[in-house]
Amino acid sequence: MTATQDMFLPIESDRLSDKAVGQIKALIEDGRLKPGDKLPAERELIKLLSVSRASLREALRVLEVLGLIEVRTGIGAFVKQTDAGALPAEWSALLLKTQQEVIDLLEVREALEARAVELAVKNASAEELEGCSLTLANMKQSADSNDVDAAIQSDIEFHQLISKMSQNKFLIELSDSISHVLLDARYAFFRQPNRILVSWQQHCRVLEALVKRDSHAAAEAMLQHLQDSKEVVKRLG
Amino acid sequence: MTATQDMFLPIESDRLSDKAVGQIKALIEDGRLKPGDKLPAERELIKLLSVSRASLREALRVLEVLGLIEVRTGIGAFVKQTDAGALPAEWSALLLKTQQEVIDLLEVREALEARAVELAVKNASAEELEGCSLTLANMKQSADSNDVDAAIQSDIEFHQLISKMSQNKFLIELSDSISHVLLDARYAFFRQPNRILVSWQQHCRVLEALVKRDSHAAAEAMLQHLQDSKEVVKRLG
DNA sequence: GAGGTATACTGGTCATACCAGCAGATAGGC
DNA sequence: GCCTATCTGCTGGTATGACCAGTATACCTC
Repeated sequence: MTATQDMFLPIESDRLSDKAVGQIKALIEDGRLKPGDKLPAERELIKLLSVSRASLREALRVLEVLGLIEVRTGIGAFVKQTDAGALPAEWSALLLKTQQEVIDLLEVREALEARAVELAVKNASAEELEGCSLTLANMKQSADSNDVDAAIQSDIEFHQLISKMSQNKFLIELSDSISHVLLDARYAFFRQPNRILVSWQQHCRVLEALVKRDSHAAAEAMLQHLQDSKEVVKRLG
Repeated sequence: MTATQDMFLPIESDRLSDKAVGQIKALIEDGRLKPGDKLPAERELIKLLSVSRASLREALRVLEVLGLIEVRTGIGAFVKQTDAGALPAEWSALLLKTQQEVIDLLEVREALEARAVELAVKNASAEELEGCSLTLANMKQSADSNDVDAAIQSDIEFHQLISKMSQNKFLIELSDSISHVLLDARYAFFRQPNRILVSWQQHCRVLEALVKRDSHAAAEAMLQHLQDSKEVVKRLG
């Protein structure tokens, strides 16, 4: 079968810092180090692991990027609450070079946000819907004054509010990450004539369905909005 | 508005290694350092950036984890092809502690794989469908012999093949990552009586729709399969 | 020309020293 | 006695210089 995946194991780079990462990571995954726990001081850890401080510090940087620990200068290193925010930092390193990549990402967004809005129908509170309404009012203003920056701001906010209402933290984080990565693409997008207004209208339809608690209509409206946007991006490329 | 998001900027941790990361990252994003390019040697870089080798090396570890560079001992550091695989490493650090987290993740998977199978209908080649068929044959065997490990293997492989057929690299990577994170949950799942067989049947329905090139039916079958699985997990918790 | 070796690289590791920020203890003033 | 201010010992952050272990190349020998 797939030899490349089953036969070979990841090369163990004999780097000591990597081994240190492995040990500490294992402790956290085993639960022997719980969120909030303070790791031993660097000068302690180097004795426990028998590595130099340089190697240990490289390991700590890695663990930090992985979102497993948080290092506060002068205080110490702490195991992070992995409840949230393990991934966003990573995606920020993501670069969209080809148009196909943008399209691919937009397709992922379609799937995620259509699902998010379905869940939002179930969980949205009156206040949250009010917040959406407010954001849309702002976006309408941006449309009237053709203020692209403000429009982008409102657009991001609207989608963010929706994903938050889904109350699914992975959905929230992924949507936020994608939104962040797509930031640049939005400029060209909203500079298209009437785009702000059209997007605003589409947002309104989503909100209407949301208010009516019609999950099918909401998902449909969101999907149409995102697919329409995708078509615009395709034409731009 | 949302003060927490608009007013505050991320704290700039005055760490020199972070600044070094920023500079090198910027060079890569600007395209002044292209994939495959060799970075200056560490002893060169420390002069260019006016930092110590320790700080620089911490920066290199970070860039490595971010998937931006690859460091080969004795040779040098190279800018990575960011085409693929910037994220999976990150998700490996993700831990599922509460049942709600598992459910949330399963819901994300529903959205992604339903979408993936729709795209797969368009892009699947005859050989790929043949591969799916083979994997399902293996799974049937596992069901008959009640071999949980083999069943998990086939299950993962089937879902992987589908996401690959979508030819959307983000979909592929996200699905793989989620699949990896859910590995532990699968054991309890497939140990349920008849579970392997039921999952196999559901897989078969997906494949049937795929062969008929009926994207709606395929998505529906996949969704039912995943939702059914989710219900089982809920009962387990 | 083919082969082997010497050498000048590369990253990987270490020990030591010093700086800056934080926290708790301690000493001072009231 | 209580509050404040300083002092001291922690913490992480940085720099330096040395050495090891691979890699690649140039050179030298046969």
